[in-house]
Amino acid sequence: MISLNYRDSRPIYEQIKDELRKLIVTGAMSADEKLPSVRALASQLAINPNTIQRAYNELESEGYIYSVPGKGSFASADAGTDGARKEELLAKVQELVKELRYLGVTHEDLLALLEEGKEHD
Amino acid sequence: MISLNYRDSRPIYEQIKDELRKLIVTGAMSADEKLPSVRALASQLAINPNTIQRAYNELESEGYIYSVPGKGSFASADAGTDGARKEELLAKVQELVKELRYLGVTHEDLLALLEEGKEHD
DNA sequence: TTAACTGTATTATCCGTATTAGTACAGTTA
DNA sequence: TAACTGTACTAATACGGATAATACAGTTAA
Repeated sequence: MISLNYRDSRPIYEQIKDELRKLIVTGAMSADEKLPSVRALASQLAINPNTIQRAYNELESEGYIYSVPGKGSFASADAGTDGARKEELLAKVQELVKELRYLGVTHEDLLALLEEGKEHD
Repeated sequence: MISLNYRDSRPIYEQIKDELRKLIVTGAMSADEKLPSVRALASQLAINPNTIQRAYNELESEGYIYSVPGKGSFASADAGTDGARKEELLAKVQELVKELRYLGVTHEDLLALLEEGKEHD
């Protein structure tokens, strides 16, 4: 379900946050679905429970999951609703596109890239 | 010329690398143009020369600049030619676009984003 | 030739933070 | 009751970013 890359310079809890956020936001994990317990995920990944707890804590304060003491942690129904992350991602895309253009990537190349992953809408 | 953001969690030498790479790749700095000396830039930014040296070292091994002992460091003529960075950036864009779609950003929104920064080609 | 510049290299140290470790407490559930 | 859940806290460790202080060799201009 989750995999870690120890060559990645980013902290483990950041990697976990990103992977879980992706699962939730993409619908791979449905609303109110139970996440692995802090201890279970920690033992599965062979890392310390505190590291998982930190990831869960931050995901909760960002609105992606909610935790119920004694019960577990669950995917939020309204995950990523506030639009803050959307703005963040859009800004990143603009930065990247800007540099790509200077690197010689044409407008058509970029359009093709978009069409590639279209599928529905 | 270069500015630092100490609130940014990324290391200073990474920020410097990014800014310089952008200047070179965008043509804001022309081929074989001399970069500030290690010591000059360090004193301008009020940081340690070793930090600048690290940024320069890595930029050189990535092909964006070349250094001549005793003379200085200069922008490479064929900066970013190998395409490795291009691939890296394209992959990032795809990742971001994928998540943006799940967040409800429409295909049209993304197209608009591209048109926005078009200008030439 | 001298003085001031350049890049490069080396070593030691400080400090923040990611991570681990260990423990404890309270609510939930079978 | 026993085994699970999230949560909280403190302490210790480890690693990497950044600084500090030098030193050396090549370049350049006075």
